[in-house]
Amino acid sequence: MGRGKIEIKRIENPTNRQVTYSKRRNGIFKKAQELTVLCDAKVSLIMFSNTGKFHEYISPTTTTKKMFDQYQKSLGVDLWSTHYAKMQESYRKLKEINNKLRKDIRQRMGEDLDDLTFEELRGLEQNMSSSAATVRERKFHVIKTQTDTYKKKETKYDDPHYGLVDNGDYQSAMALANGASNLYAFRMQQQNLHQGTGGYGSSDLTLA
Amino acid sequence: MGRGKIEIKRIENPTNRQVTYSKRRNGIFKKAQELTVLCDAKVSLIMFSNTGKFHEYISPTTTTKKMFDQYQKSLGVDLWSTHYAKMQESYRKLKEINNKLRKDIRQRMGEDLDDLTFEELRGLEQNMSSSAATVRERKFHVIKTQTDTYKKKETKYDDPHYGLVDNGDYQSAMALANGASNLYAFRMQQQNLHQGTGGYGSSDLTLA
DNA sequence: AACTATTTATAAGA
DNA sequence: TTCTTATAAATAGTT
Repeated sequence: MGRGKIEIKRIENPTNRQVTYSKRRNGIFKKAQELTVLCDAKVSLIMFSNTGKFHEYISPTTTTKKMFDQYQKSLGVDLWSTHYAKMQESYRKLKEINNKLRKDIRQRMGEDLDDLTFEELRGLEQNMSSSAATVRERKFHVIKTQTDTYKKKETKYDDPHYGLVDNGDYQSAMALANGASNLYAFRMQQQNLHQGTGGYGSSDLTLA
Repeated sequence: MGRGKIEIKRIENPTNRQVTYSKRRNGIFKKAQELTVLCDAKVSLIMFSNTGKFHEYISPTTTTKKMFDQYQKSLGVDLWSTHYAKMQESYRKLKEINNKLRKDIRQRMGEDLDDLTFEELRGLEQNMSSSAATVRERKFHVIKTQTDTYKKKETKYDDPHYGLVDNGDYQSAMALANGASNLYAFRMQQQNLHQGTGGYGSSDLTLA
């Protein structure tokens, strides 16, 4: 219906496409409005152009929300609450696992042991001891590697003081290796973890 | 556009109204489809006749739910999608914490230690050792309590065999206390944990 | 459901 | 964007 007949296929020229979109959008809105009045119907018309611009027509006798509610009723589906429920369930399960993980960690820190049977305690202790041995080995590996690097640098720069400042004191590092109380680094890690925890425990979602 | 011009007002004759509704409905659906193709747009068209009959057109490139989501986003209204997004974010954070907890446990089992500095390893080892001591103490406490109970029952029933069957063998229990390899109970716990893990890692929610 | 005279929408151009 | 206008498309009234 114009100067020439057109094929119904995507208009490649963006300007043309935009112009046509604008004209036909007005056309279809007018049709929707006429249908509403002539036939006493309810119409919801929502469109997004390919550039993401949004336009809508809604019959004056209703609202978009009502239309979608009615839409769902007609199809017998409840799109959103289904999604909601699924996500809720996943969230709940994830939290449950989370709690198990926390409990496991607490037990590995010597807390919350009252529920464990003798067998479980025995297994836990054994696992912790052998794991501690692994950590110890790794620790020695790391300090050895550090020392090697330090020695190399010391040789390279031929200035022990320079090396000391940059790489720390190997003697005192070795002294620390089996020393008393410097849990600082590790405790920081734990603390961060618990901060995260508090944040979640309290922001439990309620579903409208 | 017909044999005569009509006023845009409610058609009072129900038959006429129904016929016009049917004709114009086809017309507007065709327009919607053409707009979709020509302009690469997304269109949602939902209508209810005055008799409650439902019809819809939706662009093939989208879904009604997506359109409604986008609609709400465009208007910045909060019917439920904002809430949904919040939940999504909470879910994401919870998963993140979960991963941290897992890593912590892995490290407490002597795995995944490569990223740790010497200081962290030192702290971890120390924590694990002292925690292991706590577990060991608890273990001895439990076995002692068990033994006391056993002794009481033995006295009460005055029948050692009965007591043995019900409460286990104290001698062998004590033998096990520092014994070799019976991590069964603890490993079961870990296994369950990991099953849960797999279930969640793979069912990552994608929102349609 | 077809038909068709008319009205309406719109493609192309300005 | 908006207006113009030749032409295509939609449809009101009829059969």
